[in-house]
Amino acid sequence: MEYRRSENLKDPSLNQRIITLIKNIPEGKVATYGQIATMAGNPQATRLVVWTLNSCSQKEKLPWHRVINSKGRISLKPGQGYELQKMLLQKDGIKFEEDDSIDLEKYLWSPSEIRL
DNA sequence: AACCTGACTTCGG
DNA sequence: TCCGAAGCCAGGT
Repeated sequence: MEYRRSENLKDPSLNQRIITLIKNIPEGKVATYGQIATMAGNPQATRLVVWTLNSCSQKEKLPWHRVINSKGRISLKPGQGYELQKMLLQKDGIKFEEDDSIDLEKYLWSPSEIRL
Protein backbone atom coordinates (compact mmCIF):
# COMPACT_ATOMS: atom_id res chain seq x y z
CA MET A 1 0.00 0.00 0.00
CA GLU A 2 1.18 3.49 -0.64
CA TYR A 3 0.99 6.54 1.48
CA ARG A 4 0.92 9.61 -0.67
CA ARG A 5 0.87 13.13 0.49
CA SER A 6 -1.10 15.87 -1.08
CA GLU A 7 0.91 17.99 -3.41
CA ASN A 8 -0.25 21.42 -2.44
CA LEU A 9 1.18 21.23 1.00
CA LYS A 10 4.15 23.19 1.98
CA ASP A 11 7.17 21.09 2.16
CA PRO A 12 7.94 20.93 5.81
CA SER A 13 11.15 19.17 6.48
CA LEU A 14 10.95 15.46 6.51
CA ASN A 15 11.56 15.23 10.18
CA GLN A 16 8.77 17.71 10.80
CA ARG A 17 6.42 15.37 9.02
CA ILE A 18 7.77 12.55 11.07
CA ILE A 19 7.01 14.46 14.23
CA THR A 20 3.50 15.20 13.06
CA LEU A 21 2.89 11.58 12.23
CA ILE A 22 4.11 10.33 15.56
CA LYS A 23 1.89 12.81 17.30
CA ASN A 24 -0.99 11.25 15.44
CA ILE A 25 -0.44 7.72 16.60
CA PRO A 26 -3.60 6.94 18.55
CA GLU A 27 -3.60 5.45 21.99
CA GLY A 28 -3.61 1.70 21.92
CA LYS A 29 -1.76 1.53 18.62
CA VAL A 30 1.89 1.32 17.66
CA ALA A 31 3.87 2.08 14.53
CA THR A 32 7.20 0.84 13.27
CA TYR A 33 10.12 3.04 12.35
CA GLY A 34 9.88 2.00 8.74
CA GLN A 35 6.20 2.70 8.64
CA ILE A 36 6.66 6.19 9.97
CA ALA A 37 9.38 6.87 7.44
CA THR A 38 7.18 5.58 4.65
CA MET A 39 4.25 7.69 5.66
CA ALA A 40 6.49 10.70 5.90
CA GLY A 41 7.29 10.15 2.26
CA ASN A 42 10.64 8.45 2.44
CA PRO A 43 10.68 4.73 3.13
CA GLN A 44 14.41 4.84 3.60
CA ALA A 45 14.55 7.36 6.36
CA THR A 46 14.20 5.01 9.26
CA ARG A 47 17.44 6.25 10.76
CA LEU A 48 16.04 9.72 10.66
CA VAL A 49 13.03 8.56 12.63
CA VAL A 50 15.42 7.33 15.26
CA TRP A 51 17.21 10.61 15.31
CA THR A 52 13.93 12.51 15.50
CA LEU A 53 12.76 10.55 18.49
CA ASN A 54 16.01 11.17 20.29
CA SER A 55 16.08 14.85 19.60
CA CYS A 56 12.44 15.87 19.69
CA SER A 57 10.47 13.40 21.75
CA GLN A 58 10.68 15.54 24.81
CA LYS A 59 10.22 19.04 23.57
CA GLU A 60 7.58 17.99 21.08
CA LYS A 61 5.93 15.77 23.65
CA LEU A 62 5.68 12.86 21.32
CA PRO A 63 4.16 9.51 22.23
CA TRP A 64 7.57 8.01 21.50
CA HIS A 65 6.75 4.79 23.25
CA ARG A 66 4.35 3.91 20.45
CA VAL A 67 7.20 3.54 18.03
CA ILE A 68 8.77 0.09 17.91
CA ASN A 69 10.84 -1.92 15.47
CA SER A 70 9.57 -4.07 12.66
CA LYS A 71 9.76 -7.23 14.70
CA GLY A 72 7.18 -5.88 17.06
CA ARG A 73 9.68 -5.48 19.85
CA ILE A 74 11.01 -2.61 21.88
CA SER A 75 14.38 -1.50 20.65
CA LEU A 76 15.63 -0.02 23.85
CA LYS A 77 17.79 -2.06 26.15
CA PRO A 78 16.77 -2.93 29.68
CA GLY A 79 17.82 -0.15 31.95
CA GLN A 80 17.95 2.21 28.99
CA GLY A 81 14.26 2.89 28.83
CA TYR A 82 12.95 -0.51 27.89
CA GLU A 83 10.94 -0.92 31.02
CA LEU A 84 9.52 2.57 30.84
CA GLN A 85 8.38 2.05 27.28
CA LYS A 86 6.81 -1.26 28.08
CA MET A 87 4.98 0.25 30.99
CA LEU A 88 3.66 3.14 28.92
CA LEU A 89 2.46 0.78 26.23
CA GLN A 90 0.65 -1.40 28.70
CA LYS A 91 -0.89 1.74 30.06
CA ASP A 92 -2.18 2.37 26.55
CA GLY A 93 -3.89 -0.97 26.73
CA ILE A 94 -1.39 -2.91 24.67
CA LYS A 95 -0.71 -6.48 25.70
CA PHE A 96 2.61 -8.19 25.31
CA GLU A 97 3.16 -11.75 24.18
CA GLU A 98 4.98 -14.16 26.40
CA ASP A 99 8.27 -13.29 24.78
CA ASP A 100 7.68 -9.59 25.41
CA SER A 101 6.87 -8.84 21.80
CA ILE A 102 3.82 -6.99 20.52
CA ASP A 103 1.32 -8.47 18.10
CA LEU A 104 1.61 -6.15 15.15
CA GLU A 105 -1.30 -7.72 13.35
CA LYS A 106 -3.39 -6.51 16.20
CA TYR A 107 -1.86 -3.25 17.30
CA LEU A 108 -0.15 -1.78 14.27
CA TRP A 109 -1.50 1.65 13.46
CA SER A 110 -3.45 1.83 10.21
CA PRO A 111 -3.39 5.50 9.24
CA SER A 112 -6.55 5.47 7.15
CA GLU A 113 -7.50 9.04 7.78
CA ILE A 114 -4.28 10.88 8.17
CA ARG A 115 -3.53 13.96 6.13
CA LEU A 116 -0.32 15.80 6.55
C1' DA B 1 33.38 21.52 5.58
C1' DA B 2 34.00 16.68 6.57
C1' DC B 3 32.89 13.10 9.60
C1' DC B 4 30.06 10.86 13.16
C1' DT B 5 25.90 9.17 15.15
C1' DG B 6 21.21 7.09 16.14
C1' DA B 7 15.74 3.55 19.93
C1' DC B 8 16.29 0.77 12.16
C1' DT B 9 15.75 -2.01 7.89
C1' DT B 10 17.06 -4.84 4.34
C1' DC B 11 19.87 -7.75 1.62
C1' DG B 12 23.51 -11.23 0.96
C1' DG B 13 26.49 -15.06 2.43
C1' DT C 1 17.52 -19.85 9.26
C1' DC C 2 20.89 -16.78 11.37
C1' DC C 3 24.31 -13.14 11.63
C1' DG C 4 27.06 -9.42 9.67
C1' DA C 5 27.34 -5.43 6.64
C1' DA C 6 25.69 -1.83 4.12
C1' DG C 7 22.28 1.88 3.26
C1' DC C 8 19.42 5.74 4.29
C1' DC C 9 18.59 11.08 6.42
C1' DA C 10 19.53 15.26 8.98
C1' DG C 11 21.52 17.53 12.93
C1' DG C 12 25.58 17.86 15.86
C1' DT C 13 30.65 18.36 16.47
